[in-house]
Amino acid sequence: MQKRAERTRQAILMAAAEMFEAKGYQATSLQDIVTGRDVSKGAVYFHFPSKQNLAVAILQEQLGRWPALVDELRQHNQRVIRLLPELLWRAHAIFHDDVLTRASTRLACEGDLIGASAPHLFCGQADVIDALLQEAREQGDLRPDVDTRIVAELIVATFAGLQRMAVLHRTGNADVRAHLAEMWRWLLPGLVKAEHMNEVMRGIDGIGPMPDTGAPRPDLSN
Amino acid sequence: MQKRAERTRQAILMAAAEMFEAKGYQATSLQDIVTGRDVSKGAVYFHFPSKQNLAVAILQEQLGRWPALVDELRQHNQRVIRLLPELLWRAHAIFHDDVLTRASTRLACEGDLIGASAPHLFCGQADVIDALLQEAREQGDLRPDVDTRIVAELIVATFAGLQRMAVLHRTGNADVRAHLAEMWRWLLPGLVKAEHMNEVMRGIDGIGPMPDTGAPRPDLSN
Amino acid sequence: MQKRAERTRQAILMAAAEMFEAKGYQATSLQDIVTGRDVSKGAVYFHFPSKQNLAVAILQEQLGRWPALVDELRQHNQRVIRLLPELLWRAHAIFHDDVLTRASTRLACEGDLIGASAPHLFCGQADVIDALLQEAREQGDLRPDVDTRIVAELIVATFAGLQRMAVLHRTGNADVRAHLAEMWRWLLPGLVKAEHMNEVMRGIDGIGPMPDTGAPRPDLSN
Amino acid sequence: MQKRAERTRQAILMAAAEMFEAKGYQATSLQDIVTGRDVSKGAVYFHFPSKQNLAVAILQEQLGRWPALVDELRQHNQRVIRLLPELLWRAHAIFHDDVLTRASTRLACEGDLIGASAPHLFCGQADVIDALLQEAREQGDLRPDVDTRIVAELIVATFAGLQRMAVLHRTGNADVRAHLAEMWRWLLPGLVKAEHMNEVMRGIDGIGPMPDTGAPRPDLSN
DNA sequence: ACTGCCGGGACGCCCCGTTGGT
DNA sequence: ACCAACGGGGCGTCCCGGCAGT
Repeated sequence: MQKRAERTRQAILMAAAEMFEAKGYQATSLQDIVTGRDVSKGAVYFHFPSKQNLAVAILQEQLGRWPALVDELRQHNQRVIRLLPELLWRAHAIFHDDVLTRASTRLACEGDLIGASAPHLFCGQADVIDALLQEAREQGDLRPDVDTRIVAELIVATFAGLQRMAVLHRTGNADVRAHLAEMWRWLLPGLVKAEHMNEVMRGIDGIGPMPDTGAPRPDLSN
Repeated sequence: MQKRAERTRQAILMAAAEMFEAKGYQATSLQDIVTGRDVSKGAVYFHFPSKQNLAVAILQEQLGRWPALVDELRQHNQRVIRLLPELLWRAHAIFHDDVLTRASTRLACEGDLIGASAPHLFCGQADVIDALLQEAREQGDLRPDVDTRIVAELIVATFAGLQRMAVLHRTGNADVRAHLAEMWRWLLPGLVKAEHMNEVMRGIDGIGPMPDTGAPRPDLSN
Repeated sequence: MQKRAERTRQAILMAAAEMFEAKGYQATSLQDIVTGRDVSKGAVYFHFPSKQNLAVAILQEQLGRWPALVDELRQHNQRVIRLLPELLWRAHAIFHDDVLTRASTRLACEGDLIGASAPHLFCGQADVIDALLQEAREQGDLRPDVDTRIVAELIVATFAGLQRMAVLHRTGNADVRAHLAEMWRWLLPGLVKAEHMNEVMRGIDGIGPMPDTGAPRPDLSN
Repeated sequence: MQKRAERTRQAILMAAAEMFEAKGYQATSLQDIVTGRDVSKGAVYFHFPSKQNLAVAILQEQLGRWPALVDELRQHNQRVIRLLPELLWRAHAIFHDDVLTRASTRLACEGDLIGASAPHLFCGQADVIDALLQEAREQGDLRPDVDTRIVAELIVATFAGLQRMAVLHRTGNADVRAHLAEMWRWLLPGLVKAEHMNEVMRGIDGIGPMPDTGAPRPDLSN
């Protein structure tokens, strides 16, 4: 009976994700989650003590997927700096296909409503990207004046903001891809040492040719 | 008693903004809004037909502030490209000081919950920035290959994402300023024609000190 | 608008008493209270913050009635010892006619379910009777070895037990009257000094002639 | 595995009695009964078809104990009139020590919630006492004007009321013993023929010490 | 004219008593 | 003996209309 339980648990999780994504945490009622699907409120209560617990479970599931995704991508990219755009590309593709991912992005935005036990998804994502940037620095690809933490958080915030806006304005996913490409187009030259740009960028899909800024990076350090 | 009525209306709006910012639209009850302040539920329903209407009013109020802000900044910058970073800087400062601004950012994120009548705040902001970018292009400052709409939306999304993350993680505002600086650091070189960079950037920090910020402004003149 | 509110409050109290008497505190749902009567759950919520509060209000109302009842009876009996049987007689008659009284007796039995804020109705009744017995002692009618507190509690317990049994077994009220009469028949000789029995008992309705026990009271003091 | 089954059944019965006594029938959930003890809800439903059935089983178990108790006491008392005070004394001692007894007293009070199949414990107890009183009459000890049924019910009601009050007010058991003594003090002279009082009362305390009571027994020998 | 008391349904979450598959 | 699942409410309370006061 373990099998059936696990299947039910997943079904509940998916149903909840669907509604959370569509209506947010607060506006989603347990009734919304169960009606129209063959899950009962009793089953939900059995697997998850509370609605909050449901949201937390979704967030944690999603939190666990990022390291796995990085590991997978690492097998195809020895230079981590080339892995980064690919990571967000894949993340966006997953966002497009997977309800749970979309739901967790929204839930992460509403984390304060869920409670203290809600994991900080954005924090976790920033941690992953920060680590990758530091690795890239060790590999000698990063410009020396880059604050990896700030950049990582900036990327996460931009990504989250883009996803939310896309949903709000019902724009297609092609748009988000365009925005991401635009971001990388400007961001990468600021991250990667000028002498490595060419070899790093070679063959990265979807971003297109880098513009030749010519001018040096502006120094914004106060 | 027109005077008193207007004051009451504003008080209600502020009270609502406070709670909407803290708990979001759905989780905020009218009880939350009236308790602790000398407003009665009857007064709320006299001035606003519904809770949804309250949120819409807050969003519209905020929507109206952007053109005014742009107009004000335009008086100090003849080159609109120099106006842009200042705009977000000010927007962030306002975000820090004004409840209504913070509330409307959150409400804009939850726009789908409020209903179809909720104005698209992010759209409006993107419109403003898009217009400014096109104006910059007419002034000959913009690189020819820049898609102003995409960039405008990218900026808005990043800004919104940063604000939300700052609230979620309780980071101080200094952080958000660092993120914004980083964004401009890579964005501006990509937007402005290389040959104009120097003159565009010169003295961009001379507009005036940010309110309420102890730290010195980053030096954008490179 | 005060009038309507008070009327509504009383209607709610009566409706609640009716159900509490029939099904007890726990088994009575707010739905039970409102259905079939023209009270809405909103009205209940307005007047009483919670179901517990409802029960407490009923108990307190009843608690306040005993002193008034005693005062009334005092006007017809200068010897308080003669007042006592009359008191329970009236209490039983009220129990028969008044829903609120019947309900509060049941609620008092289930006081632990209601919570700590539930007043101890039985305690209050015992207090009243205890005070009367002490007064009777001061009037020289009581045997010297009577522990007024114990006797008072015994009377209250017997009264409550009889009422509950009558309800449980659907026996008519005539039965309870018979039980009460029997109780006084045996109890009074134990309370009143032998030399006052005749004058005290003269004309007390419903109890009938005292049996002549002849034998002295057994000494049960360990 | 008959042995294990019987042990489990008893464990469930005890667990249920514990909770029924503490919270009453309605307020006790099966979860309450199961948690903290090594019984599963499945086990409960294996042995008992329903929660109602559990309560009925407890009441019936208790109902069966009274005849056995009477039989036991009969071996030490040839005059049944001397047996009566001893019976309640023992009943109270058992009430003090045995959860099931305490639970069944409470359940009997809430009999209407359990359903029609709930045995009338108070009725049964009254039957037993009524029979004893009639036997005493046949033995020539009872006054001729005593209505045995009324007296029996009066005793049962008083006993039940005292037990409930003791629990509600958290008074010690010594108190209940004092109340019971008081009751017999006035009841016995009313029941027993005056000319037999002395011999009936003599040595009534010789039956044996009460279990678990530090205080000495009251001296019932006039 | 405007405020506020009072009342009205409608769910939301929790959880409860209970039954199938093993 | 039991894990898993099932619907069905319970209480709290929420968002909102009508009148009655001022």
